[in-house]
Amino acid sequence: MPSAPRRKQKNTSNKRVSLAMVAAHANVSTATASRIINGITNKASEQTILQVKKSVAELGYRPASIGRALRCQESRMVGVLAASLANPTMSAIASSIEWALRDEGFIMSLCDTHQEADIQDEYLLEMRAQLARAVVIVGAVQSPLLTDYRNSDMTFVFVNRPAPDQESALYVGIDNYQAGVDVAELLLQHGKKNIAIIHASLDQTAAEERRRGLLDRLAKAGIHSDQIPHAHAEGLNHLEVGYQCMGNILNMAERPEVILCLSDMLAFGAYRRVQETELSATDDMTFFGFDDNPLNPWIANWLNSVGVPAELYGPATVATLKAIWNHSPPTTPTYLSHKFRLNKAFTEVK
Amino acid sequence: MPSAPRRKQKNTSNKRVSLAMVAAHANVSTATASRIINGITNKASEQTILQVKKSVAELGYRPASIGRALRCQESRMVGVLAASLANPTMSAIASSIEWALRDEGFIMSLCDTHQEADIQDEYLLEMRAQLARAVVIVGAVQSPLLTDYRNSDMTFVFVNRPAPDQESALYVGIDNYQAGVDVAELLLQHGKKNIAIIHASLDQTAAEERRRGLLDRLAKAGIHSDQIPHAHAEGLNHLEVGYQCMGNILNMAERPEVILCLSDMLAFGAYRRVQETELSATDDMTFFGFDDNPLNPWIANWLNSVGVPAELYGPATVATLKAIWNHSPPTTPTYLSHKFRLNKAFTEVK
DNA sequence: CTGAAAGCGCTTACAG
DNA sequence: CTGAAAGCGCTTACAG
Repeated sequence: MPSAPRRKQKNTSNKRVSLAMVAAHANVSTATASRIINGITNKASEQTILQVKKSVAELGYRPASIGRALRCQESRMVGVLAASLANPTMSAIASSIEWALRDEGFIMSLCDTHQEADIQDEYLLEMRAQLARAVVIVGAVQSPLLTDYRNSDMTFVFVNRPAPDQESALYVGIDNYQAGVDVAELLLQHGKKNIAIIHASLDQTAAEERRRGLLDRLAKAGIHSDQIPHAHAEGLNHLEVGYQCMGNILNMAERPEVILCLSDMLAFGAYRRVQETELSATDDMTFFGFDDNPLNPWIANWLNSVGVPAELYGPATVATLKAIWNHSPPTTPTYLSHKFRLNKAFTEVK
Repeated sequence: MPSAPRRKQKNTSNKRVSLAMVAAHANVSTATASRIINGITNKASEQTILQVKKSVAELGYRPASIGRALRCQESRMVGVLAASLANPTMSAIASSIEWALRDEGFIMSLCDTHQEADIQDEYLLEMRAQLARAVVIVGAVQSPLLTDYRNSDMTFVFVNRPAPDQESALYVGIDNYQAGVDVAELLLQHGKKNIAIIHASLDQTAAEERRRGLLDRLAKAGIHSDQIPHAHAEGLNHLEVGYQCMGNILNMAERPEVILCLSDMLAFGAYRRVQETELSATDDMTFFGFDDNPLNPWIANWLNSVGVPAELYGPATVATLKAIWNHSPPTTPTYLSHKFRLNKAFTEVK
């Protein structure tokens, strides 16, 4: 054996190494090999353990997760359905989740639902076919299967946008209502009362909550919702919706001081519109968004936003998953505490 | 049977439906059921086909991909390793690939290598353990396993950044050298000769190619590389590298007219630096980048860039994969033809 | 301490 | 036209 040592070639070759090969190489049964590889070492002799470990190393063996998954009826895969990977906030969240998942030995399968119910359902089916261990939905939309699966054995966690139809579903993200309140509070502190709101469709729970928070707080200060112009357009692409809405606002008789967008992407769209039609107007307006897009400090310094660093989502999401599997799911939503990112012009006013 | 029709409940219940159940329900063997479900209908009676299809519908059956994968030694999963999901260009490309893959019945497993060799290798191992059908690397870095797997049975496609160590590897993306040439050409046409280049580490093939193209073309016009100041910093985060580099440039005795960044992310970093230290300077400078970040037209209008719409990557990548599987791989790199996106200020000069 | 055997969900020669 | 059987890579009672 020690002769012609094939210089550490491991498994550069073509064929996959199976457990059976390792077992044969170590002169033990697959049962024994399996146990040792899985760390069940209390029922094996020192001797055998060494032999198996050596074989694993020499052959460059790595268990085919698929075999285990089939046998255990449970894969190490977690499906992550993101509403829109084109939104940097969401892709940053997805990346954070993947990171945290990987840490626990899971592998993420990421899909983009494009905010459409039937695509989301298609992926939900697929996740089931893949025996996904759990499904994390970053920005869920209402869909038939989402309702159907409510009571199935599938583990769900909703991130960044609460479940559209189910109060009790597990949620990880900011407290959208409170964030709305906080923004309103800040504006009031700064004496800004001339506010316009830009929003897309409100059937997404997050947006609606944000708006409720805003309006409730403003109402308490005597500013009622009919004094607050709303610009709204249909469409799934927030960039374009924001662009359209801003067109309407620029046409208004009295210009608002504050353009309050229910998402940063809406604000980006609005900003472009202003730049294209009336560059100077940018300076007279204060822009507010939600989500704190990670690119904001670099290229959208004009935007004030409220949100949470994307890196915090992954650990919180995985912690929630683990809690479920330990049968001690959180009883309340997991709120990540949001912070403001304010641009200089705005903070100076203070 | 027709009584108590359980109103279309399909598989809302807990248990997964297996092929065996469908077969039993249809009174046929699993072999027959399997054939019919897979569309091998030429060897089954009309009658049986109907029965099976009915059972499938009634039970809400969807094949567990894992069973098929194990049996066929090949899953429907394609691993996509992205260098940095925080970069909107890359996440948009990933999204496009996922879309195209899905169209062909594949499912994407997306990972973020954070540009690090050992993470990339970890994922490469994992993809093998998952029996991934292929691995698409969006922004590959040099790593030991990448070399090891070169001659294995694994299918590789390199997107957006050519394989670091292998000329002949399949590549889908822009022609980086030519893009460099084209940018230089454009600058010359506009009489801009006072240029500074910002770059991160050049061990990434794409950046180096871009730079070669630029310098070659400029040299032909009599501007030699020693007349072109280079700002460079180490680090994986292009935003921060760009920020640092711009600091150096702002300290230069003679200010360049054109800040030529080898990626848009670098340009974002540079822009922030200028904004922070000397706001007005932004107007005197022309910024150029590469990749055409999808957010540019919305919030980074000051940036000129060259690239390809992200949506084009997916179809091209999948076409390449299919060609490989048909044993007719493209013999040359698949170049997507890049276009300029120029801001108004720059085009007006023309 | 160790191994033979069953079985997870599927497909596919092979035999009838 | 259809089915019994083997087998993909693994794990896990069960028996020894």
